[in-house]
Amino acid sequence: MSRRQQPKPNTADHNGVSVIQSQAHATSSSPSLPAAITGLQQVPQLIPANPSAAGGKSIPPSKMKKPSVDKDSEEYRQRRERNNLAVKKSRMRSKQKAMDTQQRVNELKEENERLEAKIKLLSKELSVLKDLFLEHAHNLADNVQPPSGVEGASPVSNSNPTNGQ
Amino acid sequence: MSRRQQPKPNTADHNGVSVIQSQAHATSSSPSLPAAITGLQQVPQLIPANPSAAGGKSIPPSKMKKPSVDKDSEEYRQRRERNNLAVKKSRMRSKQKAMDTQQRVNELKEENERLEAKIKLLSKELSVLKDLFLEHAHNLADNVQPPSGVEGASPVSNSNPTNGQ
DNA sequence: CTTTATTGCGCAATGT
DNA sequence: TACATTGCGCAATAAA
Repeated sequence: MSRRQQPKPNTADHNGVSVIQSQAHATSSSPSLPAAITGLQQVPQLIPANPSAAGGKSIPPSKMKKPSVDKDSEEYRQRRERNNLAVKKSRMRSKQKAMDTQQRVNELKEENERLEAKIKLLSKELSVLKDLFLEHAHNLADNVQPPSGVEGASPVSNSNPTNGQ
Repeated sequence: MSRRQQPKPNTADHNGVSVIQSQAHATSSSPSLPAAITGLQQVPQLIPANPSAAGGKSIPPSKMKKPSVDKDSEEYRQRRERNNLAVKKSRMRSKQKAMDTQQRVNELKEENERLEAKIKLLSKELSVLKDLFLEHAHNLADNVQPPSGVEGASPVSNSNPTNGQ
């Protein structure tokens, strides 16, 4: 059933073995290396749990499900390295995607502004034309037939910016 | 007698000490736990580097800046835990932000479509009105005052049939 | 100087 | 089986 747990903020690992971090880059891709990435080598050897040190009951010495992972294995290291590579790649893509999305937002925002400006312009034109129409209609109504006297009938005299949408 | 170290792509670590992974969540925040996150405990003990074995030049035995990090230290664990928490938080935010950005893209796209539709509508209205104008102008020209002969006077001065951005 | 936030990295489980 | 993703912890460093 359950595994054993820690009486206190213990440090348990995935399976049952402490994982030892290590490093070694095949492809160095660190834009901002810390300061001294030195290639120390230490090797990760599993450290058998020490049941008599941590504060609590550690696991029974006889119950390690998968000691089968040989960290020493040639193949293991190879797989790890490949995976590390894949991980880097994946993360790079992820970041790139995020940036692209942000970029897209900016582009769309810009386009939106352009469209809004265009709408504003069209609206204005439309309102002007409509006014002209109204004006003309009034002229027709008022003096259907301009008496042969004054011919200075100016059809254009806007004065009513009735704007609507 | 040598414990660690492989002849090949070695796994060096940050400073000079192998880091032992461990785990233990104070705040359980795993939406999708693997399958059996068990809390085993192994205590990470530093594995002193072995300067006389690696297939290269390890660091001079007398130049270890900070071997002083006691993984056993209570304070150490505390700091680690806090940092782990901070990391989770930070990553969560990051993801959230990414999702928000994506959402923003969708919204902007939608709005863009709306705006384009509106532009299309306005353009159509405008063109209709202009046509009416032209027609009326023709009527005037045909019936109103035929001075003497045919005149191709066009009272309508278009302002913007073609649009540009 | 101390604490938190970010970031790059490796490991392992899991997904495809 | 290989590669891709994802959650996680560690450590270096940036930012408070």
